[in-house]
Amino acid sequence: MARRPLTNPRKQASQERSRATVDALIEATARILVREGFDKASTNRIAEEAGVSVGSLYQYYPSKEALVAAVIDRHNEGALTLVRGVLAEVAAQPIEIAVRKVVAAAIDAHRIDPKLHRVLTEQIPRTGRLDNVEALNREAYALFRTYLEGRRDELRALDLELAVFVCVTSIEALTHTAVLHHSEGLTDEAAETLVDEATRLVVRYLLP
Amino acid sequence: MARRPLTNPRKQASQERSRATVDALIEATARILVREGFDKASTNRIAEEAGVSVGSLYQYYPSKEALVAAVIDRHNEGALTLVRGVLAEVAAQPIEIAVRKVVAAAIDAHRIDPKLHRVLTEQIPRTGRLDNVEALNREAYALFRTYLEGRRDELRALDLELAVFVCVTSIEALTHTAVLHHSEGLTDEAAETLVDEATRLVVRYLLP
DNA sequence: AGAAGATACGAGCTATCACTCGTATCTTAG
DNA sequence: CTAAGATACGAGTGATAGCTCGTATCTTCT
Repeated sequence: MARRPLTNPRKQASQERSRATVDALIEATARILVREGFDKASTNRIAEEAGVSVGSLYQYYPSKEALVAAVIDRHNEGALTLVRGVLAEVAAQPIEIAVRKVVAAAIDAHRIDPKLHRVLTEQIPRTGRLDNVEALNREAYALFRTYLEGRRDELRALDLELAVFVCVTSIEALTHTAVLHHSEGLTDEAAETLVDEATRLVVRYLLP
Repeated sequence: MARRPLTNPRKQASQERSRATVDALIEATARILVREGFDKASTNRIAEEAGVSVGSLYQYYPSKEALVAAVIDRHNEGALTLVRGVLAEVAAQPIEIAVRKVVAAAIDAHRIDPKLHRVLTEQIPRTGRLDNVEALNREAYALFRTYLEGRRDELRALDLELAVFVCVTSIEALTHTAVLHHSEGLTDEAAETLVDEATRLVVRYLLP
């Protein structure tokens, strides 16, 4: 049988202090990833930074990969919450306004912890473990798709699946690139301009 | 003084057989990256696969990173050539047609060696060494910008820099994602549909 | 209080990696 | 032909990584 790499936590922390240990580990990992990069994030180094022993680390995470996966999950959680919220809020609103808010939310999501996000996307070798990231993506697709379905009569004739792909991919790429690569600090003004542009791009694509 | 990691080849191969060695090394590296992934691509393993000794490897590349950089450069070369060609060909043509051809070229570029491209973008920790990738990006920007400048009177009033960013980022993201993540083998038919969609997206964004 | 389980510790094991260097073989110029 | 430079070799070195396990401390339950 295939020895798939273990990336799930080993066990649930049940007592108070162990929960603190787990938290310390995840936070230490994130901190080291940001400050020193993926290469320097050895299990020994992480344990040290967390003020915890390596032994304890392995009580909760079976591998370094699992620890990084935990950081990714926690980071994604925030973004997903944001996106879910906006798409709920926007459900009954007209396309132009909805898209605008979605784009703004995408920017906010990338602004949550840009440095960490950058390390996560650029430095972490994604071997096997893209499952969770893919799940996030799938949910984003589903949410946006549901919205478009509700407004189908306002759209030109199009393949919904395809349209969702085009919109989500474009919005993600634009906001991602703008936040992470354009001078590390996106002005609020620049962000607004970006919202205008991305909105125009997507809306004119969707409408007849 | 800062010890910047050496990623340049160590010396030029002057004799015939040494050029063969260098080629064998780069090809072996690419093969291992595709077949076994970045983790398994140790210098010993690469030398073995190339039918060459580790010693010889280090005659030409000062580090593993340098070797991977060489693979990236070689891979990018092909893509860039393609894009350059298309933008030259298209220089005097109307926007709709030009954009269509550019999108098609972007798809072709991603189809050159999709498996390698995927490993290169997903598994390789991009530490420091994005210089070359950035150079490629910058050239793509410059080329497209030049085209748009020549057609300025047909465009709506817009910030050229920004428009280039929006167009290039979207096209890259759409073609990249479509080729690499949608079932590994993009049908010619699906590719055509994608060209239609991406073209519509970009053209309607640019025109008044 | 005391026992049993949960949590924490960290020295140290094994494996592997990037890389060196002394030696051998091949190529070329004189 | 011969010598000097170019190329190739690969066992070996030092460093570091991930991870284990025997032991110690803390928490909870009776």
